[in-house]
Order: sequence, then structure tokens, then C-alpha cells
Amino acid sequence: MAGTVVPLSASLPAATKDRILEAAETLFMEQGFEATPLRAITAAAGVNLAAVNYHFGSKEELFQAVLTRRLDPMNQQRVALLAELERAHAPAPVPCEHILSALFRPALELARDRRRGGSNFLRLLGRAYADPAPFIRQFLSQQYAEMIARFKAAFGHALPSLPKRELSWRLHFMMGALSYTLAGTDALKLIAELAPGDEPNDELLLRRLAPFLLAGLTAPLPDIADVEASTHPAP
Amino acid sequence: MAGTVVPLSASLPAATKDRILEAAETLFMEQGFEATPLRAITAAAGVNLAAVNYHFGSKEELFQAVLTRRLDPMNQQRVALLAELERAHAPAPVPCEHILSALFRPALELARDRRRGGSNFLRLLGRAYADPAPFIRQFLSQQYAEMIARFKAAFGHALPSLPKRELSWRLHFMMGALSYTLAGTDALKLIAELAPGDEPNDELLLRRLAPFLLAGLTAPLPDIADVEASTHPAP
DNA sequence: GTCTATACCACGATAGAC
DNA sequence: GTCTATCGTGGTATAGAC
Repeated sequence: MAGTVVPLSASLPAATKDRILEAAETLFMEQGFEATPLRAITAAAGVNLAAVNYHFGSKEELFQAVLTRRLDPMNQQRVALLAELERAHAPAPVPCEHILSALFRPALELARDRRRGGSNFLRLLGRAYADPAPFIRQFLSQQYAEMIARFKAAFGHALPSLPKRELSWRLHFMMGALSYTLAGTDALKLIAELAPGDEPNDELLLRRLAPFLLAGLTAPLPDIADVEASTHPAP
Repeated sequence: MAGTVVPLSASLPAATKDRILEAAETLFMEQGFEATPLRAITAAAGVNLAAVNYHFGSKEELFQAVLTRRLDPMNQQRVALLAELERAHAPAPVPCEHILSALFRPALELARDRRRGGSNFLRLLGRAYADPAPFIRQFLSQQYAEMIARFKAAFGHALPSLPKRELSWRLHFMMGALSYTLAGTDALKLIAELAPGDEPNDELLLRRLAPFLLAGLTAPLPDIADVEASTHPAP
């Protein structure tokens, strides 16, 4: 983690594999997964068609590799930020706003960084979420499981009076609003429309979204919240 | 709306077109758009492969036809419910909870109706949202534009102190949470996990989601909200 | 107007030579 | 590791039968 020392071999002429990865990310973001022929990727990367299958096994596995390359660091950054906050506040719980911030900023940073794909990457991700292929869904759940668990625990400490089950629901809603907003088709368009003059600024979006979600998170409990402890009555 | 009189010709042996539509919906929901070969659809419908191109033009247009068949009535139902509420409350504004209800119930009803595809249809829809093909996005925007406008106006009356631009953002967030929740890969799984014992009940989900969104909608304004009124007026 | 048979061309994948 | 050749399957276009 600490040392960012790169092996000497990294400067080699190189890495057919990396060239494929790079070209694939660009083209997948521009055109989507299914709409991008493998032949277009290999042409852009200047490699042979069969190289993809050799290095990645299949087009789907190439897709997963593209996603992991961005997602894994982002989620690690999230838990690192959260851990830092917990250290700073201990033994008191971290306030909700700060937890939210740890959850959002890495995603926003990714969305803003054009060299890492920008918001197009998040759109690609959002699409993968709804993919009917069990392969992809399982892959994503696994990618997120640990991070979600940590944030759920943090929110649990910050909101001790909120039942665990209710918290699970609301976390789900929150991730939904975030994913949809960042991945949605018209997120950029919306920013341009609703904040004209400014350069499309994700920071602005965060400042809008955070109060919205924070309020939802701390909303009064629904009527059915209390019946759960006992049994389940008919609706 | 009133007369549900069906033309006599509807009882013909027929309608290759309808058989295709029916088979396509089922298979698209089960396997997704790209994963479903046209040949599988025509086989299930018992028609010739070329019939699809003849009646719909292309696979993509067939997809749009499948979506429209469910979406159009749902959105009409939404505006009808809203209109009814406005009539009942006039000249006072309709309370937010009721507006929300008019927005959600038709979607939930669709999600629960297995004969209309159930929640699988909404997942299909959610996926289409993130589709990079401009064709599909434009189609969806158009499908929703009128309905969204009416609901935005209704919320505007109910929340006169909320700046229009802020309302636009929050409506966007709301639709995001709703879409994601209904369309998400694990919505059903989540219901099963978080409400064990019950049959997967969408009503329960609504009772959770509504307070969450309602709180977000009426949340305090973000810090940057006030600078907007002065400079650029809404388009 | 409807429907069918059939012929394209592009796709992802693989086997085998180098 | 890389390449060429080839296979099976996909969406689409068209000519012609009813």
C-alpha cells in the first residue's frame, strides 16, 4: 500500500494487455459493452483479435477487468477515508454528513477525472448494475460488499435509534439515488441546464444531493417499522 | 378511456404482430435485450424470422414497442391520478405525500402484475435508462417528459418556498431512488431479506421509500441555493 | 398487404502454425 | 505470445409466394 514503487519491467515497450485494457475502457464508455466489437478494440490497441481471448479469456472478462481497475481503488479510498474519520472522532460516532462525504467524494473524484474515464465510466457502471447476466451482478455485489458493510456500521453508530433493518433499506435508497444521479443518462445535461454559466461541476451536485439524502436518512420511521420485531401481520 | 370496445377484426386468428410483441417481452425480460436472439423470439411466437423486420423494422424498434406498450398506460395513469387529486383539493395544493403516491402506485402496480411483466419489466426499463444509444435515451425522455412536467408543477404548488431549480434537482434524485429501487438487480432479493416471511411485497417497499423521499424533498436548502435567484433566470 | 425462404455480412470464439 | 484461418451464430435485406 505505502510504497508506490513500480517494477522495472513496467517501462517495457509493452503490455499488449494494458493497451487492450485502455482501448476497451474508452470504447466501452463511448458505445457501451454490447455495441463495441472486439475487433474495434483490438484495432484501436494495435493488437491481434485473438490477443483478447488469450489475455482475458472472453469479452465479458475483459469488461470485468475494465471495471475492477477503477472500482477497486475507489472503494478502497472510501473505506480509507471512513477509517480516518473514525480515528479522528473516536470514541464518538462519525457524524452522518461526514460519512456521506467519505462515500461520495471518491465517486465524484472519479467522475471528474477525465483521465480515468470521467462520468462516462460511472454510466457504464450504472448500466452493469441492471444487467440480467448473473455473472456481472455477482461480480459487482462482491466488489461492493465489504465497503457497504463498513459504511452501514458507521451509519449504525451515528444513528443508534434507527433500526438496523430500516437502515439497510435507506442505505439502499441512498446508493440508488447516487448511482442514478451519477450514472443517469442526463446527469451532465441536467448539470448544464440547472447550473448554467458554471462549468459542469460535480461539487455542486454533491452539495445538492447530500442534504437530500441526509434528510431521508434521518426521516421519521414509517408506520410499519415497529411491527417487525414481533411477527408479520398481513398488509 | 371509457369505451373498451374492440374492433371486430381483433378476434381474427392472428396478429402476428401481437404474438411477436408478447414473446419479445417475455424473453427480453428473462434474458435482456442483447442476449435475446431474434430467432428465439420468432420461434417462441411461431412466426417467421423476417416477420419482425416487416412489422417493426428492426430489433431496436421492436424493443421500443415492447416498452411503450407498458410505459404509456402507466404514465397516463399517473397523470390521471394526479389530476384527480388536484380536483379533490382545489384550490389548495395537493399535499406532497399524495403527489408521491400518484407517482408511485402505478409503478408498483405494474411491478406487482405478473401478467404485465412484473418487476422484471422495470428492470428492463432501468437498464434502458443507462443505455448509451442516443436512440433509446431520446425515446425515454420523450415518454416521460409530459408526466414529469405535471408532477413538477404539482410539487411546486405544494412547496412554494422551494426554489424551482432546487425542485428540479430533487425530483431527479427522487426518480433516481425510485428507478434504482424498482429496477435494481437485487430489489427482490432485498425485499426477501429484509422482510422475511412476507411474500415479496412491493407495498412494503413503498411504505419505506415514501418517508425517505418525502424528507429529502422538504430538506433544508443547501448553502449555495440562494446565489441562483439573482443571476440566471430559469429557461 | 402478409408472410416465407434464403442469402448476406459482422460478430465472438477457438484451433493450430509460427 | 502472437498470428491466420475458420466455425457457429447473430441481425438484416430481399426476392418472391400466397
